[in-house]
Formats: sequence, structure tokens, C-alpha cells
Amino acid sequence: MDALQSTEAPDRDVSDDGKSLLSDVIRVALADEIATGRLKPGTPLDEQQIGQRFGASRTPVREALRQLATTGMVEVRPRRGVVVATVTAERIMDMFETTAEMEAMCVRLATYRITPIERSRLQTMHEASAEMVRGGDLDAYDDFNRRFHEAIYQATHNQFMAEQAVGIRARLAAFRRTQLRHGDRLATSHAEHGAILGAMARGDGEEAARSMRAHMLNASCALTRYIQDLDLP
Amino acid sequence: MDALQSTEAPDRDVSDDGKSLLSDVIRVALADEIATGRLKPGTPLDEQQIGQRFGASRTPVREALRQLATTGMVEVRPRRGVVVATVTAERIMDMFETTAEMEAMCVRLATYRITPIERSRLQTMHEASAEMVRGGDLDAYDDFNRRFHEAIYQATHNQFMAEQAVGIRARLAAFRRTQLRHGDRLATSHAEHGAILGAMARGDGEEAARSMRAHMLNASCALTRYIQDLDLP
DNA sequence: CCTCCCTTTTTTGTATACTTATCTGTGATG
DNA sequence: CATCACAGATAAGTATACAAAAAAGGGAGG
Repeated sequence: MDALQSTEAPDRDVSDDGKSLLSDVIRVALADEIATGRLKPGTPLDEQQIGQRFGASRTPVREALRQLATTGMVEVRPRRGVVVATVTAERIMDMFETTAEMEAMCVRLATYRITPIERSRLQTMHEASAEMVRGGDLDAYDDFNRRFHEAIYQATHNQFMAEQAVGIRARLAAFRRTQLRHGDRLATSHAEHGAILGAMARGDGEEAARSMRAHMLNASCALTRYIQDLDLP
Repeated sequence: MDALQSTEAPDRDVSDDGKSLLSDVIRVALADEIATGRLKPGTPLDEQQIGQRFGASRTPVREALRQLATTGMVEVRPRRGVVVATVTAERIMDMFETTAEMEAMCVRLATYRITPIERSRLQTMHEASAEMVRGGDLDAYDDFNRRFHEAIYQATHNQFMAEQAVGIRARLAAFRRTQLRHGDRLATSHAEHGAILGAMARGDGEEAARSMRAHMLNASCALTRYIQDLDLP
């Protein structure tokens, strides 16, 4: 039951942020802890306990939890409490496939709509990432990877679609942390990014989409292994 | 300011549902009113007023509003109240394009994965809809249309993707009510459904996706007109 | 020894009270 | 006459209190 009782000092100081809403602070904090895996699926989220942790009452905690429920990060069982959403292996696969297809969809549209400036920026980012690959800097590459994909979303010039893509990517984040952590996935990923950019440069949206799908599928191989380690229902 | 003060009898009786949560009841009710357009964009949603309407206190109302904010149906301006989300014409276009692309994505996957039983059911639904077209029964066709598309989502055998598709479709529902209400759009829609089913029957996922995109695009012509009538920012 | 039922306890759902920030209106001042 | 400032009003954010349902625990009966 004390899964939330972190050993480090309580983060009460968040309450004196001034402007921000307590419920938002709590929501963001919990979302982060779930996404990064510090709160594991099935963990019960006691309202009072969380409230104490943040030096808040139950009210803002409840609001945060309800909002998280809407995004699917937690599961609310009426009158029976809230738990971190339990995700079956099948569902992770489904989420991953959806992400891959949405990425493909985005890159296809982006191919047709990207501006020269955006294209140049993507290319620059891509070339800069080569250094991270050489240095084997996983964290830096992880961060670059996210920005690279988000730059593609933006290049669709469809704000709504970009938001959807970011949202789904965030929800999947909990399960992809280890995806690049083995073999020469880093180098492979870099090469795949290059293939995607090449197809975009040729204006071949369909090919860019295929490259993206392949890129995501390759990344999923590691994911599959990870899921099996998780021993999910 | 009395946009919420409906002239009909107050729906206080929802509170004695027994099992259901008050906040859920309020959320669903408000979502419906926003989706069907009874609550227009920009309408301020006063917590006390809504509470009175449902015979509830502010607490469950707040929870409902926060959840709606997560789905983008309302906009929360911290300490300044909640309003029905104001949607620009551009954003509706973006939402519509995203929907069209997601539908195309779904139908492509569905083509490869649909079971004989599902295929048969889709075909039966499609044939039954011919009667509605002949009779010009708009409401019945509207309902059939939703079920037809949702049956395709299900045929992807990707529960997560189906949920996403349903969610986006629901968010767009507010703006598509009038889409089929003119010309012989009904007959055209029916024919386009036939084309989609034909491509699926041949196992040509890409063609099915193209047909679906065209189908959605055609539907959007009416939408464009509707948006211009709306006089949005 | 196991099972069922009743009591106790805990926790959720809702209401109400309090605090604080924003809005509004009036008046003073340039 | 316009603008700014201050005070009151209003409504949002949060805390606390109460009600009710579910979980937990214990005792009686089989």
C-alpha cells in the first residue's frame, strides 16, 4: 500500500508555485510517474495518500485522477478506487500499431506540405544526431528522437493531427523506454531516419509512410521482448 | 447568460439513478449537449448554474468539466471559468482531415483482417441501408452510417485504434449533423460505401483506403458550407 | 475447520464552507 | 472626458465535513 510513499523528501514545495493550479501540478506529476514507470500498472492510487504527498486536500487530487482517467493512464472503478491502468500485452501491441500507423499517416502528409525551412531543420537535426550515435549517448538520442518525430507531426500543418500524435506517443512512452537500449539499434534508427528523409526529399509520401512503418516496426521488436519480460495478463 | 437555463423541466431526477456517479451523469449530459450543438462554442459554463440544473453541488460538476476539458470539448481558463471550446474553422478542417485519414487507415487494416462473419455483417448492413436511401430517411441513415463506420473500426481487430477512431468521430459529431441533409448525398454516400466494400472484398487495402478518403472528402463539401454559415473566427 | 453474516473500518462520492483571484462599478484625478 | 485606482461582488480553487458504499475483520453456526 505504500507504493506511493517515496523515501525521498515529500514534494510539498510544489504548492507555493504561485500561479499554477494544484490539481494541474498533481496531474502532471502523476502522469510523469506513470509514463516513466515509477508507478506500475495496478498500483492503487489512494486519494488521501497522494494528497499528503503533495500537501493538498483530496479535492485537487480527485480532479487530477479523473483527468488522467480520461486519457486512459489510470482506471477509475466507481466507489472502488483508482489504480494505474493495467495494460495487457495485446493492448500495448494495439497501441504500438496505432502509433506506427499514425506516424506513417503524418509523414505522408508532411511530405506533401513541409516547408523548405522545416525540411532544413529536420535535416539539421538528423545530421546532429549522428554525433549521438557515435558517442552512444542513449538519453540524448531518445530526446532527439522525440523531437524528430514531433517535427514531422508539425510539418503536416494539421495542428489537431499533431496533437493526436503527440498524445498517443505520450501514452505509449511508458513502454518504450528500453526500446533503444540494446544492440546497434541506435545506428539502425539513424539510418532509418535517413531513409524517411530521403523519401520526403523525393516527394514520395507513400514511400515515406512505408519507411516510417518499417522504422516503427523495427523499434517494436525490442518492445516485444520488453513486454514478455513484464509478465502481463 | 441563461443559455443553460433550459425551458423544459429541470432534470433533477438523474440523481436517483442509484448506481451511477453524479459526475459521470453530468459529464455525459454536457458532452451530449455540446456534441449536438445545443451548447454553442463560447458559452460560459457556470459551475453553480449547472449544479442547480442537475440538483448537484459544484464538486461533481467540476469533475465533469475537467474531464471534458481533457477531451477538448470545453476550455478551462484557470480561475476564469470554463467555456464550450471555441473552434476555429481551420481547426474543424484539421479535425475532419484527421478523421478522414484515420478512417482510411482503419479500412486498410480492416481489409487485411476482417473475418468472413464481419464481412457478411457489413454487407448486410450496407444492403439494408439501401431502403433508407430510397425512403430518404435521414435520421436512420445517419445512425446506420455511424454503425457502418464503427463496424469497420472493429474489423481492424485493434481495440485501441477503434477507440481512437470512435473518439475522434464523436468530437467531430458536433459539426457533421447537417452533412447529409441536402442534395442526393444519401445516394452518393451509399454508392461510396459500396465502392469501399468492393475494394475490401478484393483484398485491396490501399484502394479501400483511397475510396474511404474520397468518401470522407465528399462528405466534407457539405461541411465546408456549414462552417461558412457558422461565422467562426 | 470452513463458511456465512454481521459489525467495524476505511475510502469514495458529495456537499458545504472558506480562501483567493478576477471582474465590475464607482469615484477621484489628470 | 478619459484613465486609473480602489472597494465590493462574484466565481473559481481548495479544504473540510458528512454520507454511503465497499473492504476488512471477527464471531457464531454448521
